[in-house]
Amino acid sequence: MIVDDHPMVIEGLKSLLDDEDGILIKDCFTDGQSTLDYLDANTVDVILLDVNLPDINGVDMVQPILNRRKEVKIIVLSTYNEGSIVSKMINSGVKGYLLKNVGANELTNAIHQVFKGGVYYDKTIQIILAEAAAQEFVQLPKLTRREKDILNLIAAGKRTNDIAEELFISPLTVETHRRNLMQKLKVPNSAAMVRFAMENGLI
Amino acid sequence: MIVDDHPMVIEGLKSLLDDEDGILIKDCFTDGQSTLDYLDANTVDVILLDVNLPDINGVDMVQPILNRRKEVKIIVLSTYNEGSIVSKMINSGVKGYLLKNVGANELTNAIHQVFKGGVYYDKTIQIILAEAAAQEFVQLPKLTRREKDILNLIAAGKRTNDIAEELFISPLTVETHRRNLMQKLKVPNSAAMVRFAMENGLI
DNA sequence: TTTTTCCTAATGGTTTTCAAGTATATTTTA
DNA sequence: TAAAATATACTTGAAAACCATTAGGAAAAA
Repeated sequence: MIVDDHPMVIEGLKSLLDDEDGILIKDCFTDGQSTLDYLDANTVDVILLDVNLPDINGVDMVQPILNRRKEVKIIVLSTYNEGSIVSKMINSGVKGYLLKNVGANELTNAIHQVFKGGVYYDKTIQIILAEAAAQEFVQLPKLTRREKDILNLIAAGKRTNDIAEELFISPLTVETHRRNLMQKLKVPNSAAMVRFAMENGLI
Repeated sequence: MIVDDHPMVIEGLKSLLDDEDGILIKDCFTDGQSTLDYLDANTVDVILLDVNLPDINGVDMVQPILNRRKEVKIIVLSTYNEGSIVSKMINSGVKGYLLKNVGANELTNAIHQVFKGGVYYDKTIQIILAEAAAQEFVQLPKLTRREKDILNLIAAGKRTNDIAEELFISPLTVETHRRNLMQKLKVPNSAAMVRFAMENGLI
């Protein structure tokens, strides 16, 4: 089964796989819900699953699929720029991971290997996984609710007194939070903090 | 001609266009340079051009193509999430703009229309263009080289004295630049400036 | 229920930024 | 080459941010 919201990608996969012995394309879908509906009544051996579906996020597709048909092997198709979700995907139980610039050979290899019970990860994916493992060490300190509030207000350019007024607390308290924030994030001042926060998705 | 770094997309386009009267796929390429090399010696009527090529950015492909063969019509293929480049593309002289979730009908329509000398922009693209036009009013003030230097150092968390030392200028000068920056960007302090700069791609 | 974390607030400093105006050499550009 | 823009530097004050430390009560976790 092929699931991808781009008809042209589906066509491409079809023609890449058409002449291949042992591979038959049973059905294709362009969104998540109809895929799940189909799996309520039918099953397949292997699913080629795009991560960018219009309705349901790729990561959130894996469990629902496996809940319905735990025997199906999922091969994820994505592009380079989605490194952050790779490890989530792998952990959620997908058996293969390919980039969309894959050639016909690698594609059929992956399908056969996964069908036989193995796994297949693209070379690039393996590098991304290694990097993710390395980054895991440098995990972000977690901020409290109040700290996030204040971080946002600082990033909005508010001054301590403005923030205090807005939150109905003492300016001294705001200062305390600000100092704790800078300590936690290991930055020397607010400007650096805003940058760090934006780079790390805290804002 | 089709230019896309994903073989499966090329295959998909081929099979979508194969049976179409009046359309013949002369050649396909998966990177920018070989496309340009080909156009040195050959020409085509219409190019379907992906914006995500491994070597040359899609925007930077348009002019080199038109310099070689000013008669070719370029139809750009992209995904939703690349809105920022749409207006650049349109202005650079492409004749069509499609999203990759295009169906066979729209695709052939676009090709025929463009070949006849017209233009064809996806509905979604027209919305993006309208938004871009609205934003054009709020155009960024341009910063001088030195101001950019100092903006970067501020965003890195450096203090005025550090910056002065690093650039071998007086701290007073740095303060002047800082003041001009805040005035130009209409922000009340450094934290807001960093945020603004990051949101607007100045950093 | 005890322990820990979080939010709150204070004291008392020092340093840095922000504001507004002025001024001169040096590049750029028209 | 003349005019405009840019980079440089200074003065003077006020405002705000930053630093270190302590501490009580509330809320959440063990």
